[in-house]
Amino acid sequence: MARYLEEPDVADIRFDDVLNAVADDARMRVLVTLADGEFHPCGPEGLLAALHKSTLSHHKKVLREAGLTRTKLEGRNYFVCLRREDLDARFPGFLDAVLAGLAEVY
Amino acid sequence: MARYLEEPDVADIRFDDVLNAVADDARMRVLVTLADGEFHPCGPEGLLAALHKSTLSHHKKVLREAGLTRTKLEGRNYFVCLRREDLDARFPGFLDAVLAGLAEVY
DNA sequence: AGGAAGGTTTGATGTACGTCAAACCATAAG
DNA sequence: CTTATGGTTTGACGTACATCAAACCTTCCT
Repeated sequence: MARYLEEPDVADIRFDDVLNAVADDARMRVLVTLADGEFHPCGPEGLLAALHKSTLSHHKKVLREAGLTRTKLEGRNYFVCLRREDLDARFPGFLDAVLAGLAEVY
Repeated sequence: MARYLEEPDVADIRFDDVLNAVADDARMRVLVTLADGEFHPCGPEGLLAALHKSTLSHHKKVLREAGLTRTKLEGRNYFVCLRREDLDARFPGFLDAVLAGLAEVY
């Protein structure tokens, strides 16, 4: 029914990858949207707000491969969410601090 | 006696600038070195380990202008330290989480 | 005053990467 | 089966930036 795109195992998430993934304007905005922890659709009503669709696809890939997000595929619809628990387990306090900091900017 | 190079006021530190400053390999290594909170010399025995001197100078500037570090000038010797208290006040938990994450990588 | 030493600044170079467009793939709908 | 739709992939393009070299600026030392 629902497939999950490939993502790194919790233990394999590298902190420098995470930092590099977070340090981009467009991806910061995506993270702010995902802050509630829920799955979000990727269409024009979801994450695809001011981003070109292939650009968004690129950023989704970067975030997912860095271990920040999880992508679910239902039919031909994609949904993305934060890997909250995994990130908290691996880098305690980091995600909360980032989301709090980002909330102030965006 | 000792001058301090210009740095942003605490309230003016922007989170996106901080993230961008942190998201660089060389600067991550500098931060790890500064993790103890003390002032560190910039010479070949200090921060200038595997970096060209002008490259280090550039990174020091980026970190300082982002609000992450403070640079003290004594005579012709420069010393750099983390702005721990300022960062903790502005973005609670962020610095600790970053340093913890970096400690694992480097 | 005249070097020499510690760093900065400027400029040039290469490369990594964010963006867009077009082709492509899979699923859903008729 | 055919077509349309949601999103990915590939490729091209531009720009931002990390790096190095060389010139420069201060301060220290004699």
